[in-house]
Amino acid sequence: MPRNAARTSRRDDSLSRDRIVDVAIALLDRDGEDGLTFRALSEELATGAGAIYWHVASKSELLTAACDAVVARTLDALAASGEPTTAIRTLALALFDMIDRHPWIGSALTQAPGQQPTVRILERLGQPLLALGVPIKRQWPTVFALMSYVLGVAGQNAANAQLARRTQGGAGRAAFIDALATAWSQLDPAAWPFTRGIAAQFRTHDDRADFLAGVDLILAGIASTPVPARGRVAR
Amino acid sequence: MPRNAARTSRRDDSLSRDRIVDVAIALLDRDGEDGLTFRALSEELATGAGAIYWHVASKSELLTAACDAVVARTLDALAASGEPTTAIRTLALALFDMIDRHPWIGSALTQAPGQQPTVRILERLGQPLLALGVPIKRQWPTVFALMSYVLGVAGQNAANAQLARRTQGGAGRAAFIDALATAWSQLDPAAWPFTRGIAAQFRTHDDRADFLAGVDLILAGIASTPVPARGRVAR
DNA sequence: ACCTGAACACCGTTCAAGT
DNA sequence: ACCTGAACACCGTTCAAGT
Repeated sequence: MPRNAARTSRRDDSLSRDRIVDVAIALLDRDGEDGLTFRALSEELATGAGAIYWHVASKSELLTAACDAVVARTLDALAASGEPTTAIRTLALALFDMIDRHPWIGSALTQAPGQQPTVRILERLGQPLLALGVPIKRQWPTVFALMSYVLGVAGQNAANAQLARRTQGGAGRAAFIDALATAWSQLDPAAWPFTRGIAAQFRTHDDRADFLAGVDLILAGIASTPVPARGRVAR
Repeated sequence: MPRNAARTSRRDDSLSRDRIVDVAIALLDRDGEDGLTFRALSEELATGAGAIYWHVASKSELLTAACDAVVARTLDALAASGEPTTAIRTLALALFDMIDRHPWIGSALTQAPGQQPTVRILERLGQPLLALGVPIKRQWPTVFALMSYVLGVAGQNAANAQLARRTQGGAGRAAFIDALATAWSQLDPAAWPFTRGIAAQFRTHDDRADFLAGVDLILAGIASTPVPARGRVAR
């Protein structure tokens, strides 16, 4: 789906920033973060490295641009639902799934704080907070907590999946979780009471459900925080 | 403070895994993530790259070892405080400050999920949850949410600080925040109502305080969640 | 204005050869 | 058992030279 491409020229194979970004996304999706290389890019685009540098300032700029393109598409595809709490949950899940599908986005977002992609997410997470009546003084800390949690968990989840794919022969995530759970279940309960205790629960946990449970935890915290909120948090 | 060093040999300059890790930490602290190089390491240790590879399997293993050493020291230095909520807040702040002092730890932790350093943190965050009476079925999702938030925010904060240090001539974090706040304040309120609205608050925000506010949000959520909790989260 | 592709200054990792 | 250091297969980025 060439959304922005082919504006001035009809030919699809002319070199343009949009086309470079699209190919970059394809490479990142196929070969992971290490797959984005100016040499691979040159080959795929049938040109030299210098040609790419004419359209793009650096690799990190290209990575941010690729990230922003995917984030923008994901948010655009998301209908604005009515109830604020539902809107936040839906948005959180959409971001989780987006990062699960494009694992490189997790670290790309971390490397570009305050840039376009982050601001897009901030805005969409923030609007429902206005509807919830979060007072002005608490708006920034609240979105920040929410966004940090969402991007932190989703990024960690994606990193896990990638590591599982690399370390195991192909047994993948299930085997990775199982190996960890087994290791934890064999820890000394005197030294590691908590980790030893959750090993069994961990073995059968559901990433997406736990992610959403954390979102609900934060939403519950927002709901239980008194509106004036000048001093410490109550309860 | 050579804690583990000089066990078998009295000489401090003999090549050992511990000494390699210590020098790696020093390089990471001084020159950032890119500063850890087998060439820089060789020079500092007055040896060849091959010698280091005899003690250490790969760069990523070395990074994880360096990360674990700092995490272990930080947690060891932390007295176990009584009240569970206080313990979690104290621990969270200690981790925040640790990552602020060693910014490379943020991404190192992400790259080694389920490894030693992560388990150490899991255990210490989890023990107070037992004291709070969080039921077994909710223990994993709850620590996971807490840990993801803490490491996510702290890592993001460190990445911000590093980026501010790189992009600005030396004006640093304050100028970086100011530039962002100014950019946000000039956004179109029709398209970016939320981001536009928080620009002023953002300009004068306090990273550490906001971080702690998020921890309190999650703690409030834990406190307000009913103990049985079989279905959806109430409220 | 836009593209080419060789060249530069780096990387992590390996490995024959030493002691 | 442990160390040396050259060599290998890569990187991102630059830049004279082309069209």
